[in-house]
Amino acid sequence: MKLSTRTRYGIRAILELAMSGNKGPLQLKIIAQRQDISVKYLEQLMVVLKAAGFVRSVRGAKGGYMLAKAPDQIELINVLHCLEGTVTTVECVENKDYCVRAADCAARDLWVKVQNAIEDVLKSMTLQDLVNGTKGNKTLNYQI
Amino acid sequence: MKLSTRTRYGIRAILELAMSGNKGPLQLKIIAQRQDISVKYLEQLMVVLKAAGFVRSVRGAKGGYMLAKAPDQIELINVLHCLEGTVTTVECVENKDYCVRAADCAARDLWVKVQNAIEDVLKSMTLQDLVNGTKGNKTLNYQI
DNA sequence: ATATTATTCTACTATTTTAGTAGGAATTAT
DNA sequence: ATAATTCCTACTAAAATAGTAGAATAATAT
Repeated sequence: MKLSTRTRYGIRAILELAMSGNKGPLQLKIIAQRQDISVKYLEQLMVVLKAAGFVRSVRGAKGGYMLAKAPDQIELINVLHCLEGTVTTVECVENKDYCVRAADCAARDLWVKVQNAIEDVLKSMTLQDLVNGTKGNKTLNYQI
Repeated sequence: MKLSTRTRYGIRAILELAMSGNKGPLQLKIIAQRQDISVKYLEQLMVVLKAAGFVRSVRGAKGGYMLAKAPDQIELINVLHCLEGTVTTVECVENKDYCVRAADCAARDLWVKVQNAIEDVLKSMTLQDLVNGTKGNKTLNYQI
């Protein structure tokens, strides 16, 4: 049960934006270099994050990406849903019709518990919390 | 972030064994039929569950599988580890050396939190809890 | 003994998902 | 104009997943 690189890279990229402050747009080239991710692959992830409204972009020379909202307005559960699709353990948890046994399935009860535990963590945290949590206690002066 | 069918089928299979009581061995054919799983695929999963000591088997006619321990002695965290490999979100959570950034990675901090949440649920539950939890409140008279 | 039932073992294969590459078009600053 | 950068579409390689196939082994029933 591993997270995809999409999600891992995506979170790291949006974290770079959060930690870069509001010193103008940050280029994918820079993010890719700092996080050791292929620029071309990162491009595709950013399109998704942009469509979902987490980041915005400036095209052309000196362009790049920046957060579209303040970090404390970006809930991690939403970012995860955007990158990972469903953060669901098995199909039937969200979609009871998926399996005829769902109504009385002890296994499903377990997956519901697990999924709720995951979502509770993610619902309780914003991007700002992640930034605050870094060991170096990096300050972030982000203004919208 | 989906669970593999290995894990889903495996849990359902071991649940069938738990719910069948101790009326002698249960054949894979029966489990496969009840749970709508390929017998041949199920065979492979049972080998794994057997090697890990959760079930034991009787070969030949009237043979089949049964639990190797009482259901309240079977912790779900262990079953999951057995079927799913690591129940880890990303490699670096268990293996800090995997990534040079691990020591000061805000993203990793998040995955650690998520993984702990998952494991806390699984550590707190045994197979017996799952059986008790079924809506019909099926009784289970299992004796070792 | 023989036939039947069932697990065990090894290997192969098809499908799907994931991860990444490629190339060029559009846009903007200098 | 030129260079830098995002944007867009399509393709491809690799890995993981899910399953199939067939024969060997063991126990039971007749």
